[in-house]
Amino acid sequence: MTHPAPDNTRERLLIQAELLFSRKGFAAVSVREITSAADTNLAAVNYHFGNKMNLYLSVFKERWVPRAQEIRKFFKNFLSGKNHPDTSDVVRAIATAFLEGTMTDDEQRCQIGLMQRELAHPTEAISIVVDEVLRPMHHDIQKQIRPSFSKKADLEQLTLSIFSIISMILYFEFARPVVSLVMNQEFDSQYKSRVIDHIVSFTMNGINGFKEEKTI
Amino acid sequence: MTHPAPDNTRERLLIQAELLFSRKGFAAVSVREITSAADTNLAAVNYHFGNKMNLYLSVFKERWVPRAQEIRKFFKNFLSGKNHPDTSDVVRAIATAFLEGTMTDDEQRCQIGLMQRELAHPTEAISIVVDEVLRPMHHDIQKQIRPSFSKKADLEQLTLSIFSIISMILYFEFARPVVSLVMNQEFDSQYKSRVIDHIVSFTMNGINGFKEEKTI
DNA sequence: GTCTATAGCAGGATAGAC
DNA sequence: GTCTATCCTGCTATAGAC
Repeated sequence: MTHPAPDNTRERLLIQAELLFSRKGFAAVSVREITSAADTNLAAVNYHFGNKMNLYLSVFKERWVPRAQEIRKFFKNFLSGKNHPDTSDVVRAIATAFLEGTMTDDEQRCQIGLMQRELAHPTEAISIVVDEVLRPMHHDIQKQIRPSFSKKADLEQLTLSIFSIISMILYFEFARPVVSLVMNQEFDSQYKSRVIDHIVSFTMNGINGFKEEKTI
Repeated sequence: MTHPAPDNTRERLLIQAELLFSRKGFAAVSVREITSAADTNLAAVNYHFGNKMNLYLSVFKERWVPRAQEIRKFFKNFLSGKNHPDTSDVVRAIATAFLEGTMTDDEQRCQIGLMQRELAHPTEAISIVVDEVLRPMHHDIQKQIRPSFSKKADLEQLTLSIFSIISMILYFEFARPVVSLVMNQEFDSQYKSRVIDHIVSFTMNGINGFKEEKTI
């Protein structure tokens, strides 16, 4: 639609499919919708991808995973400046990489939306998501945080904590309209940085962190 | 299927519709699937509910909301024993009400699944969810926790913290298979109580809470 | 590689018998 | 209230012209 439409049909299909799948889910999007958004004909999906499900999987393989790698790279670069990053640096790096990385707002909503959908309703794509991105990222993060943790027995709790951070990132970005509804408050352009600050504070000190910090 | 099938067709439709919608989402479930699971005929949905979307909304009005009220009641009862519950009591009450309340495992997955789906892809039902449940619950929780918060300026952070707690509850229950995949570990029957403990600790002290508590 | 045309089927909804 | 039979739309997928 508002895209500068590359002349490659296959690429246009992937772009539009990603957008539509992330917004409505696999079942709610028709091939007709995709092909007409990509400004091509109905048969194009089957020619280039065989069938609808394979197009969906290709979206993950060819667009979602590469962008996730960018996020991972951003995360590493974000920390590379510091010699001995502490836990709060790492947490901020995660949240920032996801929410204020190299992506545009639309790309980011796409990325998080597809991930959230797969978590909520796994298809074959879930193994791609877990194997190529989630598990490696968990290892990256563990490596960075673990020095601050003494005992090996804490490993499970560290992992659960990483999941907690991810859950907040996914939730705040995706449930943004609902957060607005409940709080009776519009969220402006600074929403993301406020959310990042919240996630970092909450992760570092829990709900008690705010009282203390604010009264300093 | 495995249900003791009440003789009321309308009720059976609601039960099966809720199960299927929560598992696959609105678009992925067909009316035929619902009516055959409810062991009735294709026309029944249109006779009792007019159309498919209205059945979906009725699931929220007649099954989801009442159960959410039960959760709310459980939450209040859980706290009524204590005269001056502290924040950690309140957090445990929330997590326990959602994850170990009066519902069976299936009902609970249903409940959380439908909510997660609405958050991820709002339909008309989202206003029911927010107006009848989310916002009132937020007020309940705020009333309980706020005494520990001094300044009014902290109200927004308190609200965001409540959302953080909810995000973890939704995420850990719903993404359970993914958590297992990433951790390379099966989760037994104690999963829920471990998750509750994690959420309470994390909420109270953030990621740092574990180090301290464990070394005592 | 791109497109039109269409097969073949599953979907939601309805009419009307009982 | 319940059911069967059916309408018709929209779907995925394919065949075959260009």
